[in-house]
Amino acid sequence: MFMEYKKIISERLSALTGLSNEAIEKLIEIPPKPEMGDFAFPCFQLARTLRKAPNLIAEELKNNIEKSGFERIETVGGYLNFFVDKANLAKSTLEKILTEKDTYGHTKIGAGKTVTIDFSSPNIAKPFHVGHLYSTAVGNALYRIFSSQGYKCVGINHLGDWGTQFGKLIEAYKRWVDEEALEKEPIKELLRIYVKFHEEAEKDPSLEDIARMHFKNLEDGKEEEVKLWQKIKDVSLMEFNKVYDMLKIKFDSYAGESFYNDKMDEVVKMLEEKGLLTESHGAQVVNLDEFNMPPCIIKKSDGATIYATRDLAAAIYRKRTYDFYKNIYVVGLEQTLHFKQVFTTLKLMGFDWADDCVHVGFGMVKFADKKLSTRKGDVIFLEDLLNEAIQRAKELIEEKNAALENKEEVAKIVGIGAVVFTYLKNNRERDIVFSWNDILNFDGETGPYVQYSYARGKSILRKAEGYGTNFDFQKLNSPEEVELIKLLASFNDVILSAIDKYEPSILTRYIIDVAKAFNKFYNMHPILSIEDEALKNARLALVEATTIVIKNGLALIGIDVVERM
RNA sequence: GCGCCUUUAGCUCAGUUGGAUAGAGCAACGGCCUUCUAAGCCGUGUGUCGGGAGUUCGAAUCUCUCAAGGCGCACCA
Repeated sequence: MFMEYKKIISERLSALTGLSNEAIEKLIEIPPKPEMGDFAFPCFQLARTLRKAPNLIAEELKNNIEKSGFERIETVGGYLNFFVDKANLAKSTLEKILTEKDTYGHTKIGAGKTVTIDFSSPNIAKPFHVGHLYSTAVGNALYRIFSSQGYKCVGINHLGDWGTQFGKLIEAYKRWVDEEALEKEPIKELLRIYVKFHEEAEKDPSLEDIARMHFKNLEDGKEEEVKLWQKIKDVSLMEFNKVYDMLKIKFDSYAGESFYNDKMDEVVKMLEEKGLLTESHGAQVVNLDEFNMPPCIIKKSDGATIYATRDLAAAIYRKRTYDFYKNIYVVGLEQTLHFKQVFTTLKLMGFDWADDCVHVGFGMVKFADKKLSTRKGDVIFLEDLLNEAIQRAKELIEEKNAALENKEEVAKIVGIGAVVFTYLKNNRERDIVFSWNDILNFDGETGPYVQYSYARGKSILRKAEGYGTNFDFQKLNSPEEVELIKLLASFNDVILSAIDKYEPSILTRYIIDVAKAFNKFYNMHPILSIEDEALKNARLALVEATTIVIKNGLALIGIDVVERM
């Protein structure tokens, strides 16, 4: 909404300069400091074509431009600075927010379009560790962000539920499983027997052959293997769901690797028919030399398919089933080349929609002090991290607000919010250096900070017990109020920018900015105690609008708010 | 060896797509609770924007080059 001013300015300037709307819109910028104006147009580029000094051009434009909707227009050096009419902005922004409430920021620009989002995708029988939260949090945020603009989203959990390791697990299960332990801590027990299998296989290599046989039987659909595989999958999912429930994440599809087992023959056939398959070192591959990429392997030399084949089958299946507008893969950056190969192969197969496939990559979760390895079982389970954060939140509640009613519930929301917030705060392509200290610090630019700002706002509204409708928006003219209103007005612009870049952190940063601006306002301007009724009402409206934007914003990145904390 | 990514304050990171004096948080120090929640606010200090060259009115941002670190380069996903 705030950016609509940009359009107005460019239209008016276009009429005066003869430059196109788009050219001008690209030049318009937001000055580094609010006292310099709300928008600025640099005249340096015009200086060349008009053969006139920039400051003279700015002066001339200032004298001739239509000024309605703006408080004033000034020139500084070669800049033409625009000051929007603040009373107008306050009125239109706050009225819009208070009318639309929960749907403020939402639009329908994506109506009729489907977006498939492949995210989280853990491996069955393996721990769901702190690294998995990156894909999970980013994917879930994208799901919510796209949905808010009217896109129909399909969340796909592409489970790692197929492969030779299941042969090993099946044999290990038959020999050593402790059913009771499996009931209690499925993943830990599965991990234990999996490790045990490798130890025993060292002494008795014949175990490997038995495992291979089990997997062959599984592929052939033999009853015993399928049953055990299903059981292992079920107990794993139960454990994963504990975490998904904590994070309040739901998927529309759990079609994982096994789902595409019978859909790959067709892909191979299509590749053959198009003459794309060539033999290389005994394997069937698609040559990608002309794209400066290594070949995409379709069939291994032993005739078995591989993950690229599976991803091709999955993409084709998704296009047929959902007719997606965008097909998003939230997968680690280390797989960049793999997805390039897959997308290029799809293009070679004649699928133009290959251009709609997007790999949304993210960095790694690393450890500063010690090097952790999954092999040694030296991992941090996500569930443990979340519980640790909840515990920390609980301690803080006891310390700061022991009289709080629903402590457990609040601690859960704040603790989990803090963790998710940390994962979504920075550019997703950055690595996260995992540190207990940082992630359990609830001060500064954190989830709890934003939630706290919301709770403070709500507290004021509770104490006000409603407010009148005679507003004096004119008086919301302090720098703190104006700054806050401008931010609130640009909510939708920020969402669109996050969509454009598939980047939730843009939104997270924005929410921090709103909370910061609110706290500043809160500290400097009394609300409940002032005499002027019309100003009081306007400020209360501003407080309510702020709580709405924080709540809606956090909802888009998968974080809840609390009314008190 | 080749390709991709990263390098901004002591630490963790922003930087509106080439614009005005490069900004936040953490950590440190100082101030603000008989008034709307101090998980807050205010103040203090720090920069060869990895090095060098180029492009132009103007570069943290674009190009080239060098350096350091990370990831990836065919039968794992």
